[in-house]
Amino acid sequence: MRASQLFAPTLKETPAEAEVISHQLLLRAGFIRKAAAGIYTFLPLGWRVLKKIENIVREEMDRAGAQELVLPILQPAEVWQESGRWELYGEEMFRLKDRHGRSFCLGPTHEEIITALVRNEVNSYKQLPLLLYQIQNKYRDERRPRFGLLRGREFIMKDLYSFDRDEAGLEESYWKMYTAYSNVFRRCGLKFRAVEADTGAIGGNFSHEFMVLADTGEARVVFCPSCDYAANVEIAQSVPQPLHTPDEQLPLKKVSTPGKRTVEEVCAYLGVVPQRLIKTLLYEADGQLVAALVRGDRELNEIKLQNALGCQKLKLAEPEQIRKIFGVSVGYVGPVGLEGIPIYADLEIPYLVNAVAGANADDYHWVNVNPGRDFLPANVVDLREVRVGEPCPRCGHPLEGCRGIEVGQIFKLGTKYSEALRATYVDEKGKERPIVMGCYGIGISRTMAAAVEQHHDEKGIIWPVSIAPYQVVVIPVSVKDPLLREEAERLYKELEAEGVEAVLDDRDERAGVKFVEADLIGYPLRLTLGNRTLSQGTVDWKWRKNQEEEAVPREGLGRRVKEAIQKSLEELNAPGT
RNA sequence: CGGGAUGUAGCUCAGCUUGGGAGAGCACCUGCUUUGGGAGCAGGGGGUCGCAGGUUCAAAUCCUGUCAUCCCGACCA
Repeated sequence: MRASQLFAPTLKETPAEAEVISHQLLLRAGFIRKAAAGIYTFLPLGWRVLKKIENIVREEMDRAGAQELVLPILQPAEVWQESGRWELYGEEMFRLKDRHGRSFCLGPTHEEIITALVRNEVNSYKQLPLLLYQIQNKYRDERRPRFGLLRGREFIMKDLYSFDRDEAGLEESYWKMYTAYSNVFRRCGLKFRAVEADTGAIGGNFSHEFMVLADTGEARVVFCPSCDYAANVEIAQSVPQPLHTPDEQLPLKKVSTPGKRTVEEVCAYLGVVPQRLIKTLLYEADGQLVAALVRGDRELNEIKLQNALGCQKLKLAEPEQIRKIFGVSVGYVGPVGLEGIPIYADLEIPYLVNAVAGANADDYHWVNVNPGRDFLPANVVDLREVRVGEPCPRCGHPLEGCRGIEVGQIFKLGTKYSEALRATYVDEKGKERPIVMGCYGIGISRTMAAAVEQHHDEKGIIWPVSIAPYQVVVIPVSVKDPLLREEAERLYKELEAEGVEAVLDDRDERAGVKFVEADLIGYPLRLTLGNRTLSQGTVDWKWRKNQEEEAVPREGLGRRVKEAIQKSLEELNAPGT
């Protein structure tokens, strides 16, 4: 490609609307343009990157035995009504009607439509297992699209669905995908980590997320440097840490704590450490009130609570509501004598001796509260948010933390959708069984943005060679000089003949402009031809990711570049790097 | 959906407080010079000031409404 022909409009200044670095750089370097909030046009450079990522994904899915197909974006309401998600999905689904008034949606995901397909076409155990996938647009009417490509309303996704005879088959498909996903992100040149994850609204009971590690990531992850434990903090666990308080149980006593509502205020007033407090939070779970207890120095993890309750909607109860029902302000609620609602206590609560808790009366707390004696926590479950430094639940080594961008997630679905949509097969014994399913997604456009978040510097993008829009840029410092121009032209043709993806910057621009744009766009390798080097029979060779530039012989350069690109691609291809 | 902010040329923004000429830099076009890190000089084109009402002799500027965009939160495979 000649830079003079390339449609890659660059911007000198950062558009005001872009906050995150990937958004800024992709706009500035001419990879994308915004059409509406969360909706983007992919310009030629951006589209080339997407296709590179797609092809890596495609190769790895095919290698895992999957088959590519294309499902409709425009989907009839019926299948969604069958699964019950027409109602559940809510506002996030783009809905529309045809001229006859029939309801449709733009597919936010494709479990329904593919399950409906498979139930008609798969009848026998002989047809299983089956792995089917597609790469296409998804539509979700996000309440707040943001961060450029990282959270759009229209985005490109690879979604794969596995269909197995039984749990054992699903297990095999799941780990096949785990391996395939690891291969994909490694080959894309990304530092990533697979972490245990919440299954959320999609259902199912087992899941991993693939996180591209970046400080700007929204997701927080904890991992163990000693064993292989790694999890999203949404579900991460650690060993409960009992207090070393071998005190004898003292008699329960009500004390006045006027105006002291928060943990800090109560601790300061009573002269106790926050670890000795029982924090009581009242939640409304699908309309029903529940109490959740964690230690005063801990944070409650709402996802854990929601999973423990098995509810759809969970929110903190309103202070007015609490006052109406219990006649007490939020700061003075406590588990002792709290009648009529279920109590969920964190694993650390039963270890407490002579704790402090709200007395369910304004301006009073109980001291010497002893779980088991003074109240019965009916449900003791893991509720607290894990913190870095706590012991790994597997091996006890202190956990470390990092941030990540979720680029993929794999789920064991089980029979949730096959039962709802009656997708069954007949086994060897002639018995009808529900197909056991899994689903597996990769955000293709998000991966592109995540790559930029992870690989950039103050000058611009630094594409990993495997997903760069072009591998090499050839820069003649002046095209007015016929010798330079011809030599650059020759080198460009040589590279093309070797199958190297090259851009020749044949524009009549100053060298500085070409360098700055090359750095911004992020070509992995830059070859510069100037008068100095020309007379010496060399070319200046510089990797985008390195600082140093070196003069290399012009002779045989095409082949040398080919080999160097090949070598870096192979390094990414090799497992275990 | 709650809170905050912003809409003026392709991009970044000034002008608005205190109403009267639509501006700057970059980008674009022409010419000359320049050519190893976003050049210089000269000339030129380009904007219903988001949109709709209102106040006024007069509105980018004041008022009301509305739409869009961004940020925080809530939400979120």
